[in-house]
Amino acid sequence: MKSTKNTRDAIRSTTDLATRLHLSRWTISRVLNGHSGVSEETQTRVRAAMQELGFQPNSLARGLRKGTTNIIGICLPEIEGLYLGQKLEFLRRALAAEGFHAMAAITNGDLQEEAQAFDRFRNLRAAGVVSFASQLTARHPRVRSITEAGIPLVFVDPTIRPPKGSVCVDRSTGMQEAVEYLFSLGHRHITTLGLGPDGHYSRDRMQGISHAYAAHGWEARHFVRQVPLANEGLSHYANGRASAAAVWNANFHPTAVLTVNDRVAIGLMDGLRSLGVRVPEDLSLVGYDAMEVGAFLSPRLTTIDARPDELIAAATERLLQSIRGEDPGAAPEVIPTRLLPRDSAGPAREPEA
Amino acid sequence: MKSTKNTRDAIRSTTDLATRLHLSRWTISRVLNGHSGVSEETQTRVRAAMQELGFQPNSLARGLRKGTTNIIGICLPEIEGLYLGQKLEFLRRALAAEGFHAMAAITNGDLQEEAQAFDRFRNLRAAGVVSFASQLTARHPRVRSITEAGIPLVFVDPTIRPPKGSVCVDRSTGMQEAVEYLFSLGHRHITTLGLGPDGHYSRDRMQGISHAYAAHGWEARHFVRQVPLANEGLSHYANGRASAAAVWNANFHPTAVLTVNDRVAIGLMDGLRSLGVRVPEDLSLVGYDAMEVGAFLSPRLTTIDARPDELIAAATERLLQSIRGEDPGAAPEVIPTRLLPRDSAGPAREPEA
DNA sequence: CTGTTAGCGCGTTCAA
DNA sequence: TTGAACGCGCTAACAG
Repeated sequence: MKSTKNTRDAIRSTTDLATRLHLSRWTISRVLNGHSGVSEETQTRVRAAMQELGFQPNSLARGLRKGTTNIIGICLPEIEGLYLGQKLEFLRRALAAEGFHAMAAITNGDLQEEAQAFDRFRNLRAAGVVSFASQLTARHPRVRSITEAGIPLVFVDPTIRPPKGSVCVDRSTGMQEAVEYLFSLGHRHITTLGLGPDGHYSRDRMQGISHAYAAHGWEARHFVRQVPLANEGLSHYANGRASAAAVWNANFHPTAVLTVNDRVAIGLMDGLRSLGVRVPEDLSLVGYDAMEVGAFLSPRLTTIDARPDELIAAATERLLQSIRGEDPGAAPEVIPTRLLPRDSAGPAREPEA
Repeated sequence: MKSTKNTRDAIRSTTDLATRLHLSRWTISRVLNGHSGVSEETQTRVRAAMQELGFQPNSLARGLRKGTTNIIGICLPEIEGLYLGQKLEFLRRALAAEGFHAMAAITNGDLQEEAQAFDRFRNLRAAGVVSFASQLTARHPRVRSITEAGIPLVFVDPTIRPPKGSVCVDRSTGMQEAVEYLFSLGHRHITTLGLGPDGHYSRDRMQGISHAYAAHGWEARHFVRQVPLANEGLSHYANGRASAAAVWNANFHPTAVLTVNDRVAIGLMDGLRSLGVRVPEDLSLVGYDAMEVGAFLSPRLTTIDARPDELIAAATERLLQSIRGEDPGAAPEVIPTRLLPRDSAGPAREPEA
């Protein structure tokens, strides 16, 4: 007695809908899956009824039977300060156009959390997975189980050496460009803030800096000093502020600073202000990420745009290709950054040799 | 031949695991669901094997059979500028402790998207739904279908009049407090930026302002002027900047401005700077949301903290109560805000009557 | 073009 | 304490 012919009853299954329309439930199923063998008229009738009654076939049963769902898993490390954040809408829209639904898991930048999210997406028979700033290597068991299950996987700007099928930011060239720009303003002695020797992100960026010096026949280590963030427990802003004294160091005379990101740069600007150091007259500052707020500060923050729109567009394209069974190729796709010259970087304090 | 006794075969189902352990699959099921009737020894043996083999029962089949999953649906309007963003981790952690998994849908602030997300969560037999800054009324068909399906639903700071089971920000009292603070600094003529007559948020805040004036026996409309945002197409920052001229209006002499949020306030500060208007000497500024960056500007932004931590803690508590079958009560829970006096609001330009 | 049968992996109910 | 039948809602394959 779970379904009756009563018109007012809720429609909960294809069976209900079928009896309601005086069809067999297999006909409904065929319409649902776009199979041939149903008359045009019946099709439109079924579709109209589905629309009108707001009927949606049970995703759980569907996924169980088909072995795949229309869910696309998105792994996000954090939700605030994510430079890709607002561009995610592009991904969502593109996926929706193909009938997929994006479901995000926030991993708090934790490797274990990310691995668990991968596992859940596999368990849910997701149609694909996109992981942002991933910490998982291709050899990680959870990554393997995703790929072994045949689920397309795209890494966007992974924090480790990019596994195959990644879309990456060209940090190296971006930094080289920034340093060239500083050279053109007469700078030579540069301090980096927050770019440690560890991690893929930092290494790539330090490499770009070295390249810039090398292109002029100089050795970077004679002109560049690395200052680590003051305290890992603090926020990026607070860390930037707390590092002002270390950056403005009497033993080393930088005329410019390259920071790990805009938040650190903004905090540093505040710290320098307290110290009476003027930006850019005394010290030039270059951020990274092109946060919107940077354009509304005084001075307006010179920064590097990591092109989140391009990154996400490329990732979307790759994912959809994989889902369609096309091979997007294993080589990581590298997206160039763009320098945004504004006011926080200016001519060097004094001409240098 | 879908499962063999071969030890090296992948374990994909309870049947596989059962044959592997020389048990019946119903015993596995009982362990999985914590039912009695399985010896301690067998239980530990099963659990150990599950751990070791990384076996997870198929969520789809489980949900299909039980009529509910361990997914908690989270509706988020946007991902950038969300003042609750970083506190979401608290929710995730609390849910995980109870065995639930948060899955977020980004709705882009769109009513249709939110309704669809509700529908998908219902279709997936989510164990609960939390919607942030919702635009859906309790009478919306998709909301009804969620509640009729018996799925606990909590609205956090809805943009409309709070449906039952909401957790809200006390905007009215918050604004009253802010205005009182401005009074204490000698201000009387205030301009609001971005607080229109439309919308629940704005109305509550305007009401709080009126209350503050009324408490002193004044009529707000004689002292308060509302300036709308310049252009809905722009970002909040850009809108704030573009509104500087309208705020600094020769026909009205505000000594203080209350903005709809910190982003608008930061943009406005920039616009005022271009106009040669000093903050706070010429004009005091109060933001809203307590974005972290506000504390690193010059001047440091005086703002109102909407207590996202408290909000989310309350929402989490309510959701878990509902899931446990307890009734958290229908009355909206109202969380007080907190004024953060910093440097962008100072004494009024000149003593006023 | 339409109806039938089988089974996806699991949990509940009843029997042993 | 353990085993077996049944069905959740759907789709693939096969009959008619």
